[in-house]
Amino acid sequence: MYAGRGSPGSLAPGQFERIAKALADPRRFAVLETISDAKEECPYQRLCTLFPITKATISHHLKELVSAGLVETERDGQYVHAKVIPGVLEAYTTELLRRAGRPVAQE
Amino acid sequence: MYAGRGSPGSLAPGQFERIAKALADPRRFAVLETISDAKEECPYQRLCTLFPITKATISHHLKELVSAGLVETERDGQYVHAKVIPGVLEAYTTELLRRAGRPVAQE
DNA sequence: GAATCTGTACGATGGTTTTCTAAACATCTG
DNA sequence: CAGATGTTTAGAAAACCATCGTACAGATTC
Repeated sequence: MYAGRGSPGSLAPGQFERIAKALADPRRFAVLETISDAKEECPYQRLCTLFPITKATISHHLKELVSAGLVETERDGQYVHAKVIPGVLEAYTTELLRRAGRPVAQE
Repeated sequence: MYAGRGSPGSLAPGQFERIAKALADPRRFAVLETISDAKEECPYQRLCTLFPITKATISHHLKELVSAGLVETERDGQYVHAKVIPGVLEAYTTELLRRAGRPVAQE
């Protein structure tokens, strides 16, 4: 499962596209939001109780988020926790504006 | 064709999701990039020559970008030009970080 | 070791989306 | 108006994706 962590503040090859896709599905984004809202780490089980989808689907979304390099999972015995990798989303928005942003026109 | 222009700097209801989807397809994003690179406006015809897809598909992608409120088209006689609506992408990234961003942890 | 709990991998399915071809629509020129 | 050029729409095919059920693997408990 290649997430592709480049140098801090930058994105690995292909990561930009993977992030864009990961953010595109509303449910998956809501999962990311939930993980992000958690103070430290977010238990997998909590995600399962919060969303009306099966654990298999949660696992699938989590995999996509990890593959995009946005989230990292950690195993604690039987349990799995997820947390947001800091700075990646910022790097994505920076790259997004760099590629498709225009200097704001003055009237 | 509802694009949903809210107050400046903010996004209309549903626009956040439409933008995320519009950005998710690599080809469509490349089209957006091309429009953004143009000094003032980008002719539809140029998009058709630059990408190895049919004009019908270009038209479709353009429609999605307009529907997301990222791009605006203007008819000049037979010709159509596209240009990026300034500030929308910035509003998107701001909202994105607000919803899923974490304050960068200090060591 | 067996039973149980937690999470993942696999295959199937229904819905969405990218893309095409062909036709329609629009605009200009003679 | 007729033809030529430029853009959009309609319909269909193919690829993609979210979701599910089930089966499996690892850890805990009895």
